[in-house]
Amino acid sequence: MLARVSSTPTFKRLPRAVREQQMLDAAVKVFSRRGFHAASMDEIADDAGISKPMVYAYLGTKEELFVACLHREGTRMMEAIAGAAAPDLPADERLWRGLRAFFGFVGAHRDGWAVLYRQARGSQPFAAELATMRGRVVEVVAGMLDHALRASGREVGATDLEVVAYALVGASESLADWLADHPEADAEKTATRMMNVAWLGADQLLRGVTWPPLAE
Amino acid sequence: MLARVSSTPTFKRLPRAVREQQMLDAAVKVFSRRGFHAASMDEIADDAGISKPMVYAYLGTKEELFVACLHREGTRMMEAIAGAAAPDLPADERLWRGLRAFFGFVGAHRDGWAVLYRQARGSQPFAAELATMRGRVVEVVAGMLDHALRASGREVGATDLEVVAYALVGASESLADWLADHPEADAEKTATRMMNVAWLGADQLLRGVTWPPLAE
DNA sequence: GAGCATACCTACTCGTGCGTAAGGTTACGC
DNA sequence: GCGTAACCTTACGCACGAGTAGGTATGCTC
Repeated sequence: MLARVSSTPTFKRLPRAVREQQMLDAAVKVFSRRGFHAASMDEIADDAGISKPMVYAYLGTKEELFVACLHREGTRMMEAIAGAAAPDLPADERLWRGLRAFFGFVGAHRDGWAVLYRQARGSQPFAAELATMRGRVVEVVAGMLDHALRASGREVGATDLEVVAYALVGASESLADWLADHPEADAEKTATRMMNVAWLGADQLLRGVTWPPLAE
Repeated sequence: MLARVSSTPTFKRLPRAVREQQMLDAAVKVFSRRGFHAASMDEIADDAGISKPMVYAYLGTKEELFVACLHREGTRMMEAIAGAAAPDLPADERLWRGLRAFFGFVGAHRDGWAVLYRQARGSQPFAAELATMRGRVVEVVAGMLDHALRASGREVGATDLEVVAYALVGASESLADWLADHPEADAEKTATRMMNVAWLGADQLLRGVTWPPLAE
């Protein structure tokens, strides 16, 4: 105990805000590797270079800690996307910039994405938080489609729009996942591929073209 | 103890195969509701109308049990899809039938889908098993696209094909998820919507049309 | 350089839930 | 009608990990 103190070159004493970020960094890392339940508070504390009671003192229980991670990563992502897609651009340009920002973010924050997408999905308490975020994205995409539709004088039911938007968001998430698993892959290129699938398909739909059976 | 035996109208003694299915049914149900870790073996045993040691005797540890669930549900799903999409039909017809079968399956087995898709994704040990299944689907879809491409005299890199296939599969999964959360939604209609997005987009790509920047 | 707040630690308690040991009961062949 | 094997039970051991109690060092203010 005394030995420990003397052998260590005096511990850094850091202000709360800094330590909180370190803890969150560690938490995101561990949660993404192990998953929510398999991750232990001990490992997180250890990884942050701090002891467990500090984590409890600053960030609260394990669930609260996870929500804090979710929140930080989610906010970062949404900001990255929102900052890129200015609302007064043409629809395809907005979509393109949004996708670029999105894949760029995932490529740069693979751990954060893993927490957001893979972990939060399963467990009830967090699914809600995540669903809200995703809902906002879907809404934006649906709004974009609707805008483009009206501009070309056509109209479609709200549910249809939502479902198409959902499909596009889902495809993007899936590719993001693919990107996270392929370190050699390029975010920009992935975004281009997604853009091709999304926009060309959406564009056809916007023109009123549908696939033969059950035009609906 | 004796009271218990006499008060119960003699327990049904069932053959192993039957009990195993009951256990798997219960396990899928509980896993889907609670998630892998939150689910307890006690609850599963209880729900199956059997005691815990029986579960261990027949299906092994919790992980093994989960894998068994994954395997059964996965196999059922793959069979449903494979049975619907005969390989000698035109590409769009195959895609359409595959999608119908897929969404039909999800609509009818929401619990199974929840286990497959939401739970297995997060935790390392199962992700591999799941990735294999998904990989097979992606391969089939990519094969379909490739076939259609060659038929129209064009050619595309293998990675590009895979990525597009991945996006389509991801979009379908996402819509399946949406379907699972909206009990009032119709599987057939959802399949049609997906078909529209997928096929029209894919069709454009197959024709060599690409979105302006970075035609690549 | 005393006092106080804040950062930080070691070392516990205690619930929860996996997996098992040891024994009871029913069917079925001979 | 009796053994034996498969079915099924209650009741426990034990590890692991969330969360806490209580104490120590450090810097800041006056």
